[in-house]
Amino acid sequence: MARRGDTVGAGRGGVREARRRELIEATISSIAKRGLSGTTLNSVTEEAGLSHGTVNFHFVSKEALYAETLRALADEHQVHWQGALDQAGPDPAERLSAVVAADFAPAVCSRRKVAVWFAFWGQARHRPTYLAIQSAHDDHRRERLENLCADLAAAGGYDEIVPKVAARNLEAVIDGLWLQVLLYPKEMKREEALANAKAFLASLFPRHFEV
Amino acid sequence: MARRGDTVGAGRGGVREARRRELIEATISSIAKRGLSGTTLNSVTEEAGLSHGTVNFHFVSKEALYAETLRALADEHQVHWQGALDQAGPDPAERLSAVVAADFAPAVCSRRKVAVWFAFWGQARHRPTYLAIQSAHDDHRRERLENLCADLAAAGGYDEIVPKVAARNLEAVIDGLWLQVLLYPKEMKREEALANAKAFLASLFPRHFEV
DNA sequence: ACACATTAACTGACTGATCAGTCAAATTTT
DNA sequence: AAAATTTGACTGATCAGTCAGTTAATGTGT
Repeated sequence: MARRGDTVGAGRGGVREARRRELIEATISSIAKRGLSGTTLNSVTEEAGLSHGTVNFHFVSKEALYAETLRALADEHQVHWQGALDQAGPDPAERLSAVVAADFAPAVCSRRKVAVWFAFWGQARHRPTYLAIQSAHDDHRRERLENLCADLAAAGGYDEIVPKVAARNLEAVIDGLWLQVLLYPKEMKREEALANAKAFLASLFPRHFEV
Repeated sequence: MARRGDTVGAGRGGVREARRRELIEATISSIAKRGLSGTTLNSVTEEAGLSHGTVNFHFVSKEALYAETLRALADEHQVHWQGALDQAGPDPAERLSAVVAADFAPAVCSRRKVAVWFAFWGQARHRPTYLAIQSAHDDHRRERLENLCADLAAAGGYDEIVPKVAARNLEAVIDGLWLQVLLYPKEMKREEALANAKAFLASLFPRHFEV
């Protein structure tokens, strides 16, 4: 369990933001451990080593804390795959491969994180705030994936590929493999999930990915 | 809102079981409308047109009602795709196509039902009961899908196909497309999701499915 | 440097609301 | 009339949010 001083640092300016991060991390841990409906302000503050009242000092409400938690998760994910894309070369196949690999990296595809994604997906329909955050994240990503698929299809002469369909199926495979990692960690480990996703790319673009 | 008499029928023998079905259906409706954490015994009984106490007469607890709801959902799904498989011909490609089509049929792929699936997936990790029900359902299905993929790969001369990988990716694509149907019903309607899933089959087995 | 004032951050007991489960009584069915 | 089913008020527990009071950090005057 995290203790108070961990991220407080010199304690001058960034205390407020640091404490907010702590609470968000504690929220992720609590949701991962107990699920959304098992998470309470007490479970979060216990995880953070803080007192109940602190949450309402740093966040206007429990729902606001949850929304910011989802936003932090989405931002982290976005930075992660975007960074992988920036580091990849210009080759469309390499770039697609980099994005997929990023999605199954330990920092992103841990059961802890995936559990939180699914917790929010189970509620997104009923919380416009969650849906808005999720939409913004997905829209951007969908566009990039579609462009990557279009680039590779054009460069590789895959006339039969419809980029929009390919991109949505790629996203679907990734989300679906995340679910298998979450529910059946024994049968579907991260590395195997990545291999499965690569196999999907190979079936789409057989001349550019090993089977 | 459902009214009492709807499914009570002659009211002699099967009243008890009929009332249980009503409560399960009401639970599905409530979870679909309000999410798992927004669902209470009151929201369920209001949906069913019954009183609070009835739930604990027919089910030992709220959790038991939820577990039976998941079981009913899983059973219904299983009967549905198994039935489609039974009606399909002997051709492996046709059989695969039938299973996929069944997964995107209105009775199964409604937002109402999909919302409940995701609600339970978000909690499965923390409720051994949910996980056990889900596991039994998935194990059986996974085995059948794997056999179908193996049959088609052998019959169609797809040496590069690994049935286990193909089956898990197929399941992943289906679950992932369900998520898109749930979150973005405007952009991903049932029919389009089915077309996407068929496109996935076509990329796996290009000589047996139209692109 | 030092004492003191002002602000920021935090605490935890308290409140009203809501929840799941109970149960004696009412109602309906056999 | 006997049994099965349903009702809804009640209970104890738990929850999110509040707030008066405490502690720590910063600023200010001398």
